[in-house]
Amino acid sequence: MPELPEVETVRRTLKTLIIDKTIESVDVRFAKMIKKPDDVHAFELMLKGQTIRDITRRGKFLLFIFDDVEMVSHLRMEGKFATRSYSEPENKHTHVIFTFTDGTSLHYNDVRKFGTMHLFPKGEALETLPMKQVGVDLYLDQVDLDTVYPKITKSTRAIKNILLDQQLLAGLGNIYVDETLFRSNVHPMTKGHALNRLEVKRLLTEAQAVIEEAVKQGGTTIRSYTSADGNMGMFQQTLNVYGQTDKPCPVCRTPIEKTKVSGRGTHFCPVCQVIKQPEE
DNA sequence: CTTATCGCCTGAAGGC
DNA sequence: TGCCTTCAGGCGATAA
Repeated sequence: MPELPEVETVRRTLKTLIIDKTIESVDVRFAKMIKKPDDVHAFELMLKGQTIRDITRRGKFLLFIFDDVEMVSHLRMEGKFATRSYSEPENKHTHVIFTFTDGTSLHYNDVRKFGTMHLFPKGEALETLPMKQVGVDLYLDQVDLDTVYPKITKSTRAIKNILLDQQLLAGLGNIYVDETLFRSNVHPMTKGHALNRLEVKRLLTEAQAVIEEAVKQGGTTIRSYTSADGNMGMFQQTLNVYGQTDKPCPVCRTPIEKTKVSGRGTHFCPVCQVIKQPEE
């Protein structure tokens, strides 16, 4: 599941592969993934003749900047881009094909069909949904404790769910949120209003640290993720709790437990991460 | 306003 | 072998 570090790795790889290429044609095979414009044919026509000038990222969204338009892409669970010359040929999970004027092409593949694409006139993507509501980027932005702290401590939600809320902090998914909570010694079910300022500060610091380390390692490859050139990430070797059920905690050797929090698989150390009740 | 739940999707894995 | 169920999970839509 691509989270911030995986999306950033895809962005960097993709940029070196397709920058300055011009689109000859676009072929959408699975219309439902195109969320804007409403008409898929219009999506294809708007991109025709456009040259890719830059690829940026906010949270888990990729933003392709062309001469006159901007394309927003979210990979969700298993979306991946592959250039034709470097990766597998077209398959039954190829949903969009961008063919360039030099004869090469870019394929969007997605087994679960959860990924989305939006196309906007230039300059509108960041001002419009879905990117409009993306919160503070944990890799690019300065995180302001005075802004985040009250939002967390006014909430009755489990801290894991708060940290997964992309409108507050953008970039964490199920892997890195479990890792962040472990490094911060916070139990995933702890209520937001049970945390003090120091604990919130620690969570933000650890979230940024784990994201930065994972970007350096090229992301985490679990099951299917690879970068746009087919390379795997290396961060899975560094995971402390995610996918480590029944293995000893790296700190205290207690077996890592797995439970569910709001339907998501959740890994934690029952000794290092204890639920804290609200004080007073 | 907030928070919780559902549905979208397919393939792998496990039970019998 | 084969059928059925569960799980993986981000996030928009809908409900409470």
